[in-house]
Amino acid sequence: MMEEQARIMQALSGVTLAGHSVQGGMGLPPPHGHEGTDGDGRKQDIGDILHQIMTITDQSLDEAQAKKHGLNCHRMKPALFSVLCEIKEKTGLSIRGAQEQDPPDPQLMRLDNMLLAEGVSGPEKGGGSAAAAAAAAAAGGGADSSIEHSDYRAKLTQIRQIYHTELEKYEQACNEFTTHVMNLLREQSRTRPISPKEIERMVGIIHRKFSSIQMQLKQSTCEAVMILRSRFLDARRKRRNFSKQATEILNEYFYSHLSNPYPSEEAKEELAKKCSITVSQGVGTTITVSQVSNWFGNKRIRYKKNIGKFQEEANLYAAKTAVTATHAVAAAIHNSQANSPTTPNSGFQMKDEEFQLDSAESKNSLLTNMFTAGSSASFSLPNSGDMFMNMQSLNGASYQGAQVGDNVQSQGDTIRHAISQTVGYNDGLRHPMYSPHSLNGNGGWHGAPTPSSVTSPNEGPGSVHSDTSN
DNA sequence: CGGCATGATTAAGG
DNA sequence: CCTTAATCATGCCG
Repeated sequence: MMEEQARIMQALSGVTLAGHSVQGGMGLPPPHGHEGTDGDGRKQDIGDILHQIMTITDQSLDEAQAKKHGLNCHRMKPALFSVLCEIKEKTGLSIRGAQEQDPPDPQLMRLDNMLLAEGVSGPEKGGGSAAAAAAAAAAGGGADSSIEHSDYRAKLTQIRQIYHTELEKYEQACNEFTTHVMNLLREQSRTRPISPKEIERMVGIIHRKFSSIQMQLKQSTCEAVMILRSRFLDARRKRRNFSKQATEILNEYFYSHLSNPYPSEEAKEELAKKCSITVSQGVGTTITVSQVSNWFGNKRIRYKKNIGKFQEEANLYAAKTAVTATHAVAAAIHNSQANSPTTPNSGFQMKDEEFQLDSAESKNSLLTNMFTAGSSASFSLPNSGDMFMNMQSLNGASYQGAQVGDNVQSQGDTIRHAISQTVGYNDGLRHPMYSPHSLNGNGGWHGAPTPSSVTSPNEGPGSVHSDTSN
């Protein structure tokens, strides 16, 4: 602005102030009646006026005020004013021409695109609160992915809200400031050479300024989104162990459903609920259904991979469930088993097998490997004839019992329930042989759920009861 | 710090 | 969608 003025002055003085001597600028120059004949006089006149204008700032306020009034009343003022406007416009145009084009700014576009992609600057979904409510509703609806991401979404909504309010604020401020400046300029245009184009230009400058501020806003919003996102991903990737109680519950379920450790959706939900409830005293990690699924997936594969390693655990949990589930019935069955002739003492036998475990474990893992690798029919017999027989005699029953238990367990505490539980317990203790047996030829559990197919070979003559009692 | 345990993720298959 | 199997990345413990 100052430069511009100086330039104008320079131009004016260059053109019209040729050879003007400086005289003490005091007092109002006479309003000059002799505008008449000679052009030299007119030039002199204009030069005087200009000189007064230029020196007006050197004078005291009162003097300047007075002089200003005088100049305003000068009859040549309109003409001079228009000339000044014209010159200013020209210089202004030339200046503007150099800086006018305003490239779409790739960075801004990138930010816009990202905000759009992130759903921040997109169509406002009926207000942030509504979106949050929708997210919450979806979370409550049971879709676990929504549960996992509801937090993220809530935060994103928050960001979006802030972004929009800020954007609005900026817009409003921009408009206010623009009108303010325009009013000022309009007002000043009465005393200062200001053309409409100049006002327009000012408005443009203001808008550019504000849009740069907007870009900052967008940038920081983007940053916030990125931070939120990365933190969320980190949090997701970062593993936090479940609490002891949660794993206990999961293990309990797993080992009590060892023959078919595939919890249904409802079971998973229940487990998730139970775990997060139990966990409440510990870290506030809520365990979701998908986490339960993960857990079971991991557990199945890891159990299958190295059954020996999990025996202790299996015993522990199977025993626990058996004890907690049934008391008298379990004892009764135990006794009956102990007294039965064919299986003189199940307790002892189990111990035997437990001892065998060490020696049999290598065999066992071998067996498992063969199960997983080779065909099921060829190896099962040669590898461990006696073991397999034991397995058959014991497992045929226990297997089916477990199956029944799986089906019944969720509802009932009937006698069969109790039996299945105890049988499950036995299964747990009979680990080395039972487990691979319950796996199908490929080492998976998937063959197990169909009792008929599995039980037919060794269960032709025997029934559940006979096997259990024997 | 090394090694194992463990939750999460991914790819492939149904 | 589910599963399995492999893998990743971290947590934890000696």
